[in-house]
Amino acid sequence: MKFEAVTIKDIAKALGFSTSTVSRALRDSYEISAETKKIVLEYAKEINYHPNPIALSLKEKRSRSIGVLVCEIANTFFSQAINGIESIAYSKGYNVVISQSHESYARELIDLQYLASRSIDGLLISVSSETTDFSHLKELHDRGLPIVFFDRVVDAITTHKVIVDNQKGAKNAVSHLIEKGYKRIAHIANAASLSITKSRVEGYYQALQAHSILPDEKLLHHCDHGGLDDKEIEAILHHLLNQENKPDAIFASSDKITTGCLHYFKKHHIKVPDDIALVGFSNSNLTELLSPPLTIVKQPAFEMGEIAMSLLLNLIESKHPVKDFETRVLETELLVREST
Amino acid sequence: MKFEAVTIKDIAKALGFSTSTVSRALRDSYEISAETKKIVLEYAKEINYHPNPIALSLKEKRSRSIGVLVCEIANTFFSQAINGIESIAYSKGYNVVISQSHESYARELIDLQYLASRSIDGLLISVSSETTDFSHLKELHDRGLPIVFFDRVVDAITTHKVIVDNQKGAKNAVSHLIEKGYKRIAHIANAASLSITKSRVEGYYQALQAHSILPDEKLLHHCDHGGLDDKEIEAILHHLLNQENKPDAIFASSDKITTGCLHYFKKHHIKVPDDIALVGFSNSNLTELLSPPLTIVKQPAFEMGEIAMSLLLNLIESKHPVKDFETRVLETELLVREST
DNA sequence: TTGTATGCGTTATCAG
DNA sequence: CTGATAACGCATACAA
Repeated sequence: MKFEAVTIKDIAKALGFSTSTVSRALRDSYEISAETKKIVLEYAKEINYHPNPIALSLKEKRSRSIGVLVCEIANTFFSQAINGIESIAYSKGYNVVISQSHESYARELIDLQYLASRSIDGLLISVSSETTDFSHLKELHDRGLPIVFFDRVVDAITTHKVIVDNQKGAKNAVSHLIEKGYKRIAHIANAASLSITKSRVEGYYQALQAHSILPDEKLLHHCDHGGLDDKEIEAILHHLLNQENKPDAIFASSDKITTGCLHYFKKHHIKVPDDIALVGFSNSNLTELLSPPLTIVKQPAFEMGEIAMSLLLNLIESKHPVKDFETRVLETELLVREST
Repeated sequence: MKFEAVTIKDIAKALGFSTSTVSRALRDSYEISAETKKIVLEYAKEINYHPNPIALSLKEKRSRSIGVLVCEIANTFFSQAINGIESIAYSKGYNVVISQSHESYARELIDLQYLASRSIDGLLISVSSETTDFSHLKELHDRGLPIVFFDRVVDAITTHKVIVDNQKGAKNAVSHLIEKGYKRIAHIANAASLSITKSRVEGYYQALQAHSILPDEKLLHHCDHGGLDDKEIEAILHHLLNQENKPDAIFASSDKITTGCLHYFKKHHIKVPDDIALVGFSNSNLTELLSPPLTIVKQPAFEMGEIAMSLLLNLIESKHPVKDFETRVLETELLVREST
């Protein structure tokens, strides 16, 4: 037989105790004599006993595993966030089950259904860019599943959230461009439905306003599929760069969009920042290797993961229904990298 | 109560059947009348019944989840491989539990212990660079846990393996350098204990030999911690570049080492390829954005993940003990990117 | 201090 | 065709 599990029963039989005695001895219960405990514990160690977590889950009605749903783990921001999640989960004895939506609403639905049916104790989610209907999440939440949102949150659902100050991050990035002398700054934003997109667009407008620049709606474009499809960014850039009164700088709203722009520029022999300037969100450590190195907005991804996981554990392990939900707002970092 | 699960019992009670009838109806058993089936199925759908996978796991002695143990998910190669693993696992109704060793042997031990205690049905692993003692894996394997190695394999354990032709990949990379006219080619290799390292070093030597270049042991260095620590690569480069008879090119044995070199060069104002040439393993799509773009050895990571997962499923679901183990060898790709 | 019985949700076996 | 019962591994209320 595969993986022939040693059970409490085996120990009980071998030692002539009842299963309950063994169970209690292993759990170090106060009602078991020191001697019995010693015998049981030693034997358990000897035959390499490990409690069956599945039986435990069935009994305790919890699996000690949490679900994480993001769009792409191959995205630096998310893999760093997952590292943060994992580090906390791990130290608390929780299992992390990762799923990817690949920015697809349909996939998100299936993943969620799947995770829920796997009896996860809680969910960490950053919604897909296609998602505009949140009833699936709402239903899970109403049914009592602890949920913490991070990065891409859902305002309509009241629970803990972990985000960065996207508005400020965007404002700083655009202000930086303005202060460098750029005047016509385009913004290639993420899907319009995302919470982060709205804040970043808001920050973009604030920066313009603060410097008395009139916004031009021709300079704002959305990547509704999150730029996962290269064509999407290409089309936008093609449009932007072939209109009269071209932009002299671009603010890119995500890692994917930032690198998408760079690929486009490379292909069309457009020089940054001589032909056009570029500042964007990114968590990759490769951007500084570019020449000239790119100024980027970086998010504290690992920390966001840690905080989200901690908050989720609070929800899961709190005895009473939680009423006071908090939204943690962290700061982005503008990494200014001038060409030398 | 949280997540008040609908059970077979609830259905039975509501409909006035026994639990066994309901169970059989849901499983579409032949011994249930069409009418009963219809009633049960409709009601089940109505109240959104989903079988409890934990109860099933306990009964069937399998969890329908597999463990994946890699060093870093933030490494492009591994996140791509995981995508491949996930795509197959997903389509077969398997859950993927991901753990990271962060190149630490101690951490690998703990992770493994953890995964095993979570009753995974199988394991996909690429061992950490610190791991030289494989008895922990051997024990799990002997106890019957299906294991498939990918990328960093363990020769001493007989099971399915998925790798690339590292020797050929390395040979091609180094030959490319030689054909470009470089003569003193250093090799910064990964931890000496890794299977991939040995093959790549072998390929390096083969290329030299094929072009009648005498190997110089001063030009071969190992990153024993996989380059996770930047200092490691820095020290090696410092040593390499400050010896008499400096190398004119470097062959880097991993993504981490390749980008580590680039960071070092950047910091010390060393130009590639004018001051020194560089070719290395990498799966990142950002390397082509560098100027000049880097020539790299790319691995079919996604495909490796798919194949590894398929092989693991064969092991898990085969009725009879498998005897014929195979080692799938895929081809690397040398992406030559000349400066323009 | 230890043992017995029960239940978590499901399916398999055996009776009707 | 359908129902009662046992079992998976564990913890615990209740007995002794």
